[in-house]
Amino acid sequence: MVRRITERADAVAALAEVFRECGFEGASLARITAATGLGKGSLYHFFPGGKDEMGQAVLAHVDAWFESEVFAPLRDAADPAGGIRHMLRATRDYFQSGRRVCLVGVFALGGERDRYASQVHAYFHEWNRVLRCALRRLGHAPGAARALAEGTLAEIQGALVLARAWDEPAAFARAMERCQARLLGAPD
Amino acid sequence: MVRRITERADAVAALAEVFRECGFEGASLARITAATGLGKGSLYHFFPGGKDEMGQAVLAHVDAWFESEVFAPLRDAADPAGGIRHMLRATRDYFQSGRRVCLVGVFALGGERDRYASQVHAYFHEWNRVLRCALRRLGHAPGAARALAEGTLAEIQGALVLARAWDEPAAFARAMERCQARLLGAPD
DNA sequence: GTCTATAGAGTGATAGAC
DNA sequence: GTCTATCACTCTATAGAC
Repeated sequence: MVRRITERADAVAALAEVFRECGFEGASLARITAATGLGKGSLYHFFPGGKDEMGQAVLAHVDAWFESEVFAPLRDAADPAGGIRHMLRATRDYFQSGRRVCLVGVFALGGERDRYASQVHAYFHEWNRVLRCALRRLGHAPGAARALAEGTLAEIQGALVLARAWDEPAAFARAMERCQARLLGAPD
Repeated sequence: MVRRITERADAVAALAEVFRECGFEGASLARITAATGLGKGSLYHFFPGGKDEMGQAVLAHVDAWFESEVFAPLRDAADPAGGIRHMLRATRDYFQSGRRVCLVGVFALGGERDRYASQVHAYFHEWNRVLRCALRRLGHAPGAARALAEGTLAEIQGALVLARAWDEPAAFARAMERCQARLLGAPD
């Protein structure tokens, strides 16, 4: 018997792309079964809580990735500049240079916001916090570090909107370059 | 016969809030009838094309508002700084200081993007273009004007995501202050 | 009578839960 | 696969203005 997806973890990765593309309401079970190759039976075996639990799992999956690839390097007290460079590189790769959208951002804007309010809040809160602390360690004053961190998060999220609206991934790439220049000094 | 909503234009304003809050897929006819007070008969009388036409009308409504309140002032060749100040004020008011989300941004991120691709594209394109030209007139070099305009649009859209994610409208207000400082010179 | 505006029962299709 | 709820949408009936 050939099973395309044998583990819940494999299903989560496929689910994430569906939720990302369609949003929570747009991710119908028909689309989900098509994208995962899983029947409704398998789906409800892995996620007894239904779509709600699928959304939770997908958010947890995204959060875990950012925790290890973005937040943890930023917490490295010894090398704040290295952590920021790591963040910029990981973020650019994760969003595939603007071809991919932020699932947490989609959930934040959509009607599903209330359902996942605490996870959505925590994701952006932690990113903002660890980036701000890294900037403090780099020598920025508290107010400047706060403004830089928040502005960077906003520019990344907004650039994903623009890249999507224009169907122009390069708009995201340009935003990432602006962020790098602001955070680590412009090479201009 | 008492008519609560007598004009299509009145319906569009109410519709816009539903689409804004729920997205296109989440805006069910049940929610729409509840929010507008209109029966399906009236709705399909005003919008024979159904939800698709409702979405078109709502986008056109938003676009018309920005055209007259934001884009037109930015095109004023005589006073670019005044146009930018006007834009910042109108934008802050429109998004109710972060309590309201950008409908075009929601449509850009959602699965409904393809359906309204050209309107969504045109909205951000025109905003970017007129802001860039105003910055040129203010004396910025072409590359700087382009980066400033695009960065401002991204920060506004991203700040709306953050304000929503944190349920903290002040995050949007702070972003608007950062934009003002970058566009018109920091008062610090 | 015609025309516009309205309400809402009823349509088949499809949703998510199990 | 089977269930019921809900989806977008159609249609008939009816109201008043002309």
